[in-house]
Amino acid sequence: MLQQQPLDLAFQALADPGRRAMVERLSFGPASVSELAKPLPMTLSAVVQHLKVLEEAGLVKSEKVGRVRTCSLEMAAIAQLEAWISERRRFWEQQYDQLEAYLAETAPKEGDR
Amino acid sequence: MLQQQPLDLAFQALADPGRRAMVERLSFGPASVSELAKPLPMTLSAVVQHLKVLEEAGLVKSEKVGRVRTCSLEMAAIAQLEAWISERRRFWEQQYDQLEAYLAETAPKEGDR
DNA sequence: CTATCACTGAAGTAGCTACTTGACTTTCCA
DNA sequence: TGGAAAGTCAAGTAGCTACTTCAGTGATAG
Repeated sequence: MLQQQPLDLAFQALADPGRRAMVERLSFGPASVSELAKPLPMTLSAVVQHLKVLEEAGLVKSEKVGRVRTCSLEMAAIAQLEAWISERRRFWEQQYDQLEAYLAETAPKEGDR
Repeated sequence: MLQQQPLDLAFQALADPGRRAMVERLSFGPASVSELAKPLPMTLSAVVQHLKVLEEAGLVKSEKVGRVRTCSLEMAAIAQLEAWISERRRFWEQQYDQLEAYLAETAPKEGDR
C-alpha cells in the first residue's frame, strides 16, 4: 500500500513451492546453497536462480565466504507480508463488528435470537 | 506443507497489485464486479479474469443475483496464509532463543552486558 | 600441483500470465 | 418494448517464468 513493488515481489517469490521450501528450511537457521538444493528435484543452477528471486524480494540475504555462500532469512520482509495480511483481517473483523452494532441498533427488541 | 497447491494459488493471486487492490477493497465489505473495477486501470473483462484467479485460490467467493455478481472475502484462506507466515517466524524466533540459551550457558560470567 | 567442490553465468525454450478487443446474453427500468 | 447496465465468453498476443545444459571460476583438500 505504501509501496507495492516489495509486496509484489515477496508474494510472487512465495508462490513457488520450491522457493517456499527454501524459506521453510531457512526458518530453522542459515544454510548453504547446496544444503538448500539437496532436497529439491532440480539442478543447482535452478536453485541459484530461485535464490536470486528470494533475495530480490528481500526475503533472504546471503554472503559468500571462501567457496560457500551462506543464506539466511530476512524477517523484516516476512513481517511486512504478515502486516498486510493481518490488516485485511482487522478491517474484515471491524466490518463484522459494525454489522453486529448495526443489527443491535436496528433490532434491539426481544425477537433477537 | 500439508498441501501446497492452495498456498501456491493464494500467494500467486496476491502477487498481482490489481488483485491485491481488489482484496483490499473487499476487506472493507462485499462489492460488485463493477465496483471492484472502478478504481482499476483495466477493462471489466480483465477484472473478471482476476476475480476468477482469486476465486480459484479460495480467497474470494461470489454470487450472482439478477445481473449483479457480489463478491466477498474468504477469510479462511487468508488465515491459512497468515498461519504459514507466522509459523516461519515462530521457528525463526525459536532458533534465536536457542542461540541466546547457548550464549547464556557458555558465557554466563559477568562480562555479559 | 591437481582434482574436487561449490558455485556462477549465459543461452535456449516450453509453458504460463495479464492483458486487449469484440461479439454476446441477461436483467431491469421507463 | 427498447435500450442501457452488468456481466460473460473466446481469441489472440507480448512478455515473463522456471527450468535445462554446458562451459566456466575460484577455494581447498590431499
